[in-house]
Amino acid sequence: MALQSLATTAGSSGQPTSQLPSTGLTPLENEAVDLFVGLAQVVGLPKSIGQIYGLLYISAVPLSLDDIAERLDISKGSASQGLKFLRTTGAIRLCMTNGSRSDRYEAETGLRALATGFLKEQIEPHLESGEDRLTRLKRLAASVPAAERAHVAQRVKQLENWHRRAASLLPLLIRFLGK
Amino acid sequence: MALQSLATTAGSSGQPTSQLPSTGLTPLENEAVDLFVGLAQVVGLPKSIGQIYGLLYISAVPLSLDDIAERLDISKGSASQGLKFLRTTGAIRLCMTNGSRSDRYEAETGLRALATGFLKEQIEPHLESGEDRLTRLKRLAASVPAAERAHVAQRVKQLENWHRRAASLLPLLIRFLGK
DNA sequence: CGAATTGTTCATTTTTTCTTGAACTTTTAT
DNA sequence: ATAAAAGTTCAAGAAAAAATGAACAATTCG
Repeated sequence: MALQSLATTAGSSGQPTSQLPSTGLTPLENEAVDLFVGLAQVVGLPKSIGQIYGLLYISAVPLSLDDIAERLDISKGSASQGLKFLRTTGAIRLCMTNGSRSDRYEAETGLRALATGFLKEQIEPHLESGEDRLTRLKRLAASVPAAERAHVAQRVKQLENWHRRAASLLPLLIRFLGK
Repeated sequence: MALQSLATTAGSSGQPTSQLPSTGLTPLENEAVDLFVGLAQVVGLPKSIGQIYGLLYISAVPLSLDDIAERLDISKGSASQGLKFLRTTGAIRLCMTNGSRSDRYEAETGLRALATGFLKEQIEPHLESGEDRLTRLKRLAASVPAAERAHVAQRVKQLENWHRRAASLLPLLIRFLGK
């Protein structure tokens, strides 16, 4: 809440008042950040992205790039890239802010939005390229020695099966997470 | 070794005519291996594991550790570790083989078995540790300044929600893939 | 037994991925 | 306009992950 007014008066006395230590994290923030760092690792994203999202997730107020870099003690470069990723993925949103010079972000917390962004960005492309691969595989399978032909045909068919299922799973997943 | 005796007819003409070139991969095998390497990367497993599984998946006959290392041109160390992982994960099985001195493996191709092994080994542990993290977070949330209390409480509740859903998703997933 | 073959382990090296920081561009305030 | 602040980019460095290979252990055959 007490965010805007700070900017104009902050010039001289420089004491970080109570709730927003200008540097370092509170124990609660730390725990939240750790939790999301773990989650990031599970889904194969860099640590810094987990940190940033975790901090935004638990923060009661929107934070700027500089806030984030400073509190997490990461470089502006990392913060910028991380925020970009989270933005394009739909995991955070820029919030209109009145009176501040910097952009401020807040976490998007709808599980559906998060999952959709992630699946669309990280999984779907692979499913598509998988399709090409399957086509090529099928072509190669045609000219295989007779002894193996039946076996290979079976495997290729199975792969097509898997692919179909995976493709149909995506929307189901989103629906499940969406309710 | 077994492969060499098969190769007795292949000596003369320029091409490796036999179906099991003792080294290198056929185009089909190559394509299959690539496909699974891609898949491995999607789910965050090392390339070598994708290679090994891919080769076993497409192979009409069970292969030994040495076969695999040689044909994929990877070290025995990698092959051993990769096979171990695939074994404990249930993605391949050791097949009883009469007459050969070495262990031979074949791919487990039931999607359900594969997915179960993967989820149980790679996801479940994180869900469990997530539980601990949530507990700690809840504890810390209790002693937060009044101004933020409501917000933090909401977020923690939401996280519990997510966790519950993720946990209930696992069996559903397995069921979906199992049919 | 003991020689040969097969398989594992793990310290080291290689490869890949992430982060940094400084130069650069864009935006805002005066 | 121009100075300061905010944000981006990317080459280079740091860190993390994976592969190697050689020493070791286990098994099999004679």
